[in-house]
Amino acid sequence: MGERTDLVADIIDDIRRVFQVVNEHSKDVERRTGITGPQLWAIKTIAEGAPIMVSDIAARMHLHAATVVGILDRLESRGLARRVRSQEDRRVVRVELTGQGERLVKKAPEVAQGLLVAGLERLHTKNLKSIAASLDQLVDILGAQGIPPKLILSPEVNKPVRQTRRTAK
Amino acid sequence: MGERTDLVADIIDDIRRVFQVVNEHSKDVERRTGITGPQLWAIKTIAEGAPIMVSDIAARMHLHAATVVGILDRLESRGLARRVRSQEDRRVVRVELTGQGERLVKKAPEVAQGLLVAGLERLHTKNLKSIAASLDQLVDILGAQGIPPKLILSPEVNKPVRQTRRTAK
DNA sequence: TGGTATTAGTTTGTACACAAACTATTGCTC
DNA sequence: GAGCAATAGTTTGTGTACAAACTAATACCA
Repeated sequence: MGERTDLVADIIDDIRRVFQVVNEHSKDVERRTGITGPQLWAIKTIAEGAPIMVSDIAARMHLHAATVVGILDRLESRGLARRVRSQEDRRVVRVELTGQGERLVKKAPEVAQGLLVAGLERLHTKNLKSIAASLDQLVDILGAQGIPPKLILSPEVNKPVRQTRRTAK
Repeated sequence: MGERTDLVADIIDDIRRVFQVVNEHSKDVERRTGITGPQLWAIKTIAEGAPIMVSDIAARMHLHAATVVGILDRLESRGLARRVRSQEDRRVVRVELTGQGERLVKKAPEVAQGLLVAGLERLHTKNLKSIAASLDQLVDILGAQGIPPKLILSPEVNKPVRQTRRTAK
């Protein structure tokens, strides 16, 4: 039972390391740009889809709308983004970047994923396949099939799919 | 550039899925036990080391002491844990579980990792080796060598190692 | 057309998570 | 043994993150 247990422990440790590096990188971004990781992510999301609805930002970032409202408040108070109430449908708010916001997004570093992408692209195709297969197995184990995929990397395919919330009351 | 790009995107997606499943599981724990994932994790950490110092809890959970203080406040107000000021060194606070806390820890589900561990242990050794190798590559890419590993799974080896903090002032 | 359901966004309340500042205590040094 | 450094824990302030309740506007439908 020794070798197998060690392997399992190694795998868990590796996963935790990946988590931590992504978090560390986020703090690094904050030191370099003055805004936080989520804020930068939001700015990049806005830049890609402007003018974009609040709920679309939430969907693309896989966040709750209430969370996005807070992030937008802070971006707006820093003069990086701007909310514009739609005239056709007055429930809708469209978000766009200010000139300052656009300048920042141009010279800002990559979001956490960029780090991974850059590193992976340097590997051989054979390696990539093996890594992809391994992660697929992890995902299978976790029964994560129903989880919404995608993110920034694939601009299409980005539905919410998260209505499966119920209360325990 | 097509196939490689797709592979990279798949890998990133898988990583995000693993993140999400761990988070979902944490919410599931909350629905079933009434306490949050971090609180349950803290309780298990206390159960393993009681009576245990606040700073030791922080080290084992890789959290900031200030964060642990908040979690302990909530555990204490729910009658699950108890703070005892040490008599030998009056700076020290030792934390232990109440009877209710001990009952809860006995019948509580596994922390997020448990889910992964259980699934991995069902795989063949060959598979485990391949997954471990793939994750090692990811960790290499991220340059995560210096990151402190470990967690609950290996009771030994659990030093803080996080003094590399500096301000960006 | 009047009423109900749905949708978009916001507000409120709770829980992390961390840095920095602060208090109390202990250790160390001259 | 007085004074300063180090240590343990807490407090304060900021920023996520989400559920639930709420407001305003639009859509649907009988």
